[in-house]
Amino acid sequence: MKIFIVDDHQLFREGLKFLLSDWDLVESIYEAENGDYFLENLDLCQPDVVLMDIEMPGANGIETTTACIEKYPDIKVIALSMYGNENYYTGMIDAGAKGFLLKNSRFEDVQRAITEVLNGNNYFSPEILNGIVRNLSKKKNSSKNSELTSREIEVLYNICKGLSNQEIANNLNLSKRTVDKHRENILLKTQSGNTAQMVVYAIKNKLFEI
Amino acid sequence: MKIFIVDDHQLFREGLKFLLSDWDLVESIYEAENGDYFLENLDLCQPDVVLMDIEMPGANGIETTTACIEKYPDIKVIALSMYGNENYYTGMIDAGAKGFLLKNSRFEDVQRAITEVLNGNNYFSPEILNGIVRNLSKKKNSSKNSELTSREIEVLYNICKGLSNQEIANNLNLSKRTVDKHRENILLKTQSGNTAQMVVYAIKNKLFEI
DNA sequence: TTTCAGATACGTCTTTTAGCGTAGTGAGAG
DNA sequence: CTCTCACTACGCTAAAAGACGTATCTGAAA
Repeated sequence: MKIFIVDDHQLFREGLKFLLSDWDLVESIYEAENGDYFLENLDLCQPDVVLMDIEMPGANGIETTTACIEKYPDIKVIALSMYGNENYYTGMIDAGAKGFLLKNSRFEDVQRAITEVLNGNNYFSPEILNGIVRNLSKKKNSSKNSELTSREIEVLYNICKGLSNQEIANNLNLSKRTVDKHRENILLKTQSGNTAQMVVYAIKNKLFEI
Repeated sequence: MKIFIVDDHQLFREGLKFLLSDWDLVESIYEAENGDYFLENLDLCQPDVVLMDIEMPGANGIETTTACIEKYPDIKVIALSMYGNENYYTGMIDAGAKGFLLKNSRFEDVQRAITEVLNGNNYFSPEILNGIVRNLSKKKNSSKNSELTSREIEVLYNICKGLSNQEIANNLNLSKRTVDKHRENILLKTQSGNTAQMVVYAIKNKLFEI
């Protein structure tokens, strides 16, 4: 298996190279100190796995990964970063990275990450994974639509679709005045000051699917 | 460490119990064949980790986990399911589960999951993790906000917060008329007919976080 | 049976938004 | 040095929404 290390810290590259060279799975190791050098040598090296730093002078890890995956979708990119902030990991995942390791990981974790991505799986440091999961669950929390009547939910749904009160009235065979009243009650019950907040409420409470 | 197994398959419980009993980390093992029995015995047993099936007669795994975490937020619930569909894992994550194992996992993975959740981390079977990641990246794809200028994005964000044009003008030190114009341009560019559709657009394109 | 809540409907008034103009300024591109 | 584009700003008018009211009908609960 051919590995490419992209990182602007000479010492870090050397240490990692030493550790990897001792692993029998590894055939050859290439390195580059930034994304541009990496992309220049990509055609030549054809690596299986890339260990990619994110913060680098020149093309950063996210841009570099995007370019790499666009050309060779099968290359497994694993992000290697000092920090695990949300923008980093979502950026790298969107760019097509299959794993994300923090630099305080043990070498054992690096090996585990590499074997997982080679098997077509993903691997993330526990801290990153916790972040991803928090992100996933924080969206869905508050669901207490019990205060709205079914008619009001129906009206709210149509508001979210972008219909005017008149159109909703036509849809539901009501008079516009009635829809006005429903709308007013929805604003009251959802403690919204206007349409925008009402729509946000509806989406938050899963009364309208985006 | 005390473990509680909640699963409606007698044989599965027995096998798992046997494997766990051989692990020195485990002090005691409780079991229940559905969520209701589990919740009845929760106060008595005070488990550290719960291995929870999702499909069960009576209270299912998601409802049971919600009830459990509400009462004892520190209990680590690990979902154990035959299938890894999106509703299952998002449901369990929202309910407060810290891990998700497919039933074709090796016992080694169960041990790994238990040690991870006890350390405050999450653990997911590779298949689940891939699903979560796919989920994470698919949301961001529909993000072509390039058509909106940064000022317009700013205005849209404030609209979503429920501010009136006058309030936005005050916030951003603009005249109300200017905000009017921005709003009009946002409606045009996002092909929205009114505020509601504009807010939906903003949320869909991650210009506003719910 | 009475009571109550929800759905229905209407009136009036003010505020806000929408849609149509026009136009000056400053930064960056050609 | 122009040209373009984003941002700024203003006027006018119509439509929609918001905030008050009131009132009838129906079905479920007390």
